[in-house]
Amino acid sequence: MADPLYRKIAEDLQRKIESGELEPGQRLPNEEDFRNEYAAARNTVREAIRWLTQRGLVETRPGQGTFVIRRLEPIITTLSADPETGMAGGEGQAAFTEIRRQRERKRELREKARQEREASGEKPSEAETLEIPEGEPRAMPPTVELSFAPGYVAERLRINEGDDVVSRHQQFYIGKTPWSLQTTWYPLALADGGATALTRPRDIEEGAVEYLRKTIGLTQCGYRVRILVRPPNKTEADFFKLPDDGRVQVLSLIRTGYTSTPEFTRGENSPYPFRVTFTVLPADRNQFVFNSGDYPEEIAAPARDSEIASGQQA
Amino acid sequence: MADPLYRKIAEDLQRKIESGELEPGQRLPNEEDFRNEYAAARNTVREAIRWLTQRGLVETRPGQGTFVIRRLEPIITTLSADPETGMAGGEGQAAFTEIRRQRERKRELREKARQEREASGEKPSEAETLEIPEGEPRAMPPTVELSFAPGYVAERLRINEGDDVVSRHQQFYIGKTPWSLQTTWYPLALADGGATALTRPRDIEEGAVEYLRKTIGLTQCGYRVRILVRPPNKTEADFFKLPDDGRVQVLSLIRTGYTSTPEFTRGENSPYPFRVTFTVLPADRNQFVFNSGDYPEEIAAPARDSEIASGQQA
DNA sequence: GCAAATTTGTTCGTATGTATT
DNA sequence: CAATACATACGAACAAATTTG
Repeated sequence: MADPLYRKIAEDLQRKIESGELEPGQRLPNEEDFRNEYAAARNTVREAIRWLTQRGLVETRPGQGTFVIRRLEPIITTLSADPETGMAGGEGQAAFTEIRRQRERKRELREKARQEREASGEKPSEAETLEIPEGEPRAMPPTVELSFAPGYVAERLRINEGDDVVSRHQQFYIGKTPWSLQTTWYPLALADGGATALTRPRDIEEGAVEYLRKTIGLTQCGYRVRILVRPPNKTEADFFKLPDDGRVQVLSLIRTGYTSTPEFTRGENSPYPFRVTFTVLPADRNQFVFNSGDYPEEIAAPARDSEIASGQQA
Repeated sequence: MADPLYRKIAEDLQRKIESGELEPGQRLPNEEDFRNEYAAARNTVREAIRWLTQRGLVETRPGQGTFVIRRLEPIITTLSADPETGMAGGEGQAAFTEIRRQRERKRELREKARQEREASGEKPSEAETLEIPEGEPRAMPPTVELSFAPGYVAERLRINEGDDVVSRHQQFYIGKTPWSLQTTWYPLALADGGATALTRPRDIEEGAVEYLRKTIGLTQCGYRVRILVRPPNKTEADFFKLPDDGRVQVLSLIRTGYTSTPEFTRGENSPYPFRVTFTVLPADRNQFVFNSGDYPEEIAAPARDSEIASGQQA
């Protein structure tokens, strides 16, 4: 036990949290109580709480106290294209339908788990303590901006930095909970060439890909998605109401759409990019799925981190 | 300016880091220097440094000092199946070939950027400061364990908790840098049915999927991948040498393989799961890509977080 | 290889500020 | 407005890790 005092305190509390002795949402004793319980200075107690905060086990609220984190039920987005619509998850209204179905199913599972548990007299399972956000998924109206392509957009659209582009930005919510931020960039030439709805701040009901096919005959021949994790910027931290301590990162999706329609490949070899979408979601409550070949409809229950973790040993 | 003092200090340093005034790898003044520079107590300076640490901008090393973080060149794993081999990224030796190619290309790009920069006399670009780990990708020999299915495995293999399973665990490195941990679980029945290599602690050269097809006629009809982000457990933090402050999370991949070969669907409707793989990688140096349809061979340069971030505004 | 110097890490005590009930 | 609880800030001392001489 060469562990410093604050770590001993933290690990003691961690044990209590993970064993369920302290339940999600429950208030911990205040700093003065801990000072007595562990015979430590207040600063040392605060170090311990900070260590737990950093690992996402507790959160502190000024004037209220320290609380065991209530984890959020993850929202699962399917990234592979739906064979029927050709639309991938996160695109258009299809995503909303999927989320509604997920939430309904999870509420059922949770209720079932609760009943079984009460019958057997055990303590609540983890699945039961996950918080399901209230409300329906919805999209704010898009905002549209005509501007010049920044480097990271130009590179992906294979145009020159500073070329005319149109960007469509949209915010998504689940009830009152912010869910995702999304910005899609198109060369302005597409709008000039007849796809004028790209520059209107209104939803494109049939989806932009279908709209481009219909109006200017541009068909998407494929797409590529890049997935990465990074710290949120200030805009994102504000929008998602992420804690100030930088503990929650964001998942960033970069989706590039390609076409092989000759008019849009600039004489180069196709496939050529015609749009790029940046989507950002908080990493603590979103998961992705993608499928290949034949697979069952049903998706397994939410991955339980702690258990998987323990199976990770050599 | 209602900002507390430690935040003012932190934001001042953040500005210096992001402007390039303080370069990656550079040592910052020590705490005593900052104490004088900002007329603050040592603890207040330490709060500022802690704030920067949490956001991944600096790291502290006892006895040495505080340093601007050198970010790692991300390793990109393609998750969609290779149309030729049917193997998806992270599976078998194919992943290594891809990584070698990536690294070669990035070294070239970096060298090119450096020459252009020196010609123009500007300051180093971000791409140039990213650290490329030394050495070749390699796999440690697998370890094999015969055990009973834990709940989270049983659920995904649609067997009963406690049923006999074989788990194959493997560690991957790039040079001396730990890259990923992976555990794959199969029902032991597959090995009993003739696929005996599953229980041997040796690489299956042709890949397990091909091996199962060859030996017992089990074909994979599809698969599903789940992607999530979570804090590392102790095993993972040790293996990846992640900082003790919990700042770096891990990407967790859960890949379930399905078969429709009648002997292996237990009389139920196919597709039926026959294996599940858990892969864990540090989230600060790994990215995923997947493709659909026709897409260009070439992958765009690594996503530059900070720039994308600024494009995220409404 | 060891001792000294340097630098961050841990712990204590105390006072005051700010958010919430 | 008062009470409660966490947040910020100061000062001080000793411990542990690392580098330097």
